[in-house]
Amino acid sequence: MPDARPRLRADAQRNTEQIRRVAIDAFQGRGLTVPLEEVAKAAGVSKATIFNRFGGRIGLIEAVIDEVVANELYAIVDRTRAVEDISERIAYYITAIRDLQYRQPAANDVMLQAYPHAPQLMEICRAAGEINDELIAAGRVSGALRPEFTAGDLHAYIHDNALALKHGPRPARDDYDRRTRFFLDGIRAGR
Amino acid sequence: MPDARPRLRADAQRNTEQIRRVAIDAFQGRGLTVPLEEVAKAAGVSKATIFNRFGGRIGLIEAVIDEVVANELYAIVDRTRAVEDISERIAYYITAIRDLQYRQPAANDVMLQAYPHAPQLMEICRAAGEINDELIAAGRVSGALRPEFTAGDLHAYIHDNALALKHGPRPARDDYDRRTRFFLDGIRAGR
DNA sequence: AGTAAACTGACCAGGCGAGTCAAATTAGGA
DNA sequence: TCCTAATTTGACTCGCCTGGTCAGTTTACT
Repeated sequence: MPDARPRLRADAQRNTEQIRRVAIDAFQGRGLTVPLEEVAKAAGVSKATIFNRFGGRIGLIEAVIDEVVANELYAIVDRTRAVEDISERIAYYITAIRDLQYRQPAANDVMLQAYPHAPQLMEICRAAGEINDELIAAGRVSGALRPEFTAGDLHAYIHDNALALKHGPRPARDDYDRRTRFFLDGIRAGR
Repeated sequence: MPDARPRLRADAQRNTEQIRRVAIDAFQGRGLTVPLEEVAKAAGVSKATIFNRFGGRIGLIEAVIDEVVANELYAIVDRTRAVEDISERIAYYITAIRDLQYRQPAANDVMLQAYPHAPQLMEICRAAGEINDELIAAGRVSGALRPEFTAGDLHAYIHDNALALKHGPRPARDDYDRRTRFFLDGIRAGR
């Protein structure tokens, strides 16, 4: 997509790119709710410049969300759909999503719809919700999942996890992974 | 325990009791973090009176925490210990704790140690942690639980649930109960 | 050199909740 | 009933945090 905006002055161009870069870093490390003052400081500009160049937090998020979260999430979705066996597909997806949630605080902000006025952020949520539904439907038809397990249950599980990671202490990685397995075992058909 | 404090004037006595009553109600409905301004208003007094009579939020919590949460939690612990079969004991406890968490926002604030400077609140946490350990130890010895399931896993589960209930939407009761069962099935030995 | 683009530091506003205190009110004892 | 200590209160401050603004200053381009 060609840049339809009027050409920026050199300093504006430079600042815009610096803010983008710093924001990606900050969002990936600490989530989408990191104070703009801190992003500005790290970029060596005034907070007002973020408002000037991006219109504020929503604009900034929209400018970087693909690189921060969306690309990775869509890759998970694609790879999930490529898994042949339904049972394994579900296990793959849930493991991969939980991994993303563990590593990317911004992913949790997306899943929690922290900024509902950000169109791209909401589109990512929609896409994630879609694959949830798809997986659960396939899992039930194939008999891989317990019949009483719903798409709402998966949604709640991911959402609860996002809340726990956002508001609580960060669990040790191996503990976290072990708990993924407990969950998967609890929803698998055959009990 | 006889009241060791000097006898209060009639209005002070009346206000103290009214604040206590209202606080129990407020904490049970909305958790321990309900604004003191609202407790005061509901009690028909000024917020400063809560500070005068109870020293502030911590004092107020300490004054009512038994009635708000502790009595019920200790009853769960007692009843849990009375269940003979280990597997059923664990299932009973987890179900009962989750029930308490669902019904009592204040229980979640306790489990999250929202006010670490409140001695009684912290004592309740300690007691809850103790039975967690006890149950998991017994469950592993008896073979009722998967050997890799730890007391830390149970603690995290309860803690995460508290965070989800505190910060997220309130799930429908039957959804919530179903998810309890998925969890129990996921940690049960035999897979 | 002129001037519009762009930046900025200081400030405002809003939300929320804890906490304070001089003035006002109440209650109890003489 | 009066006096006065006990008690309450309304108004205010403070702290935290973040979004957002704007007149004056600086920068870059022609």
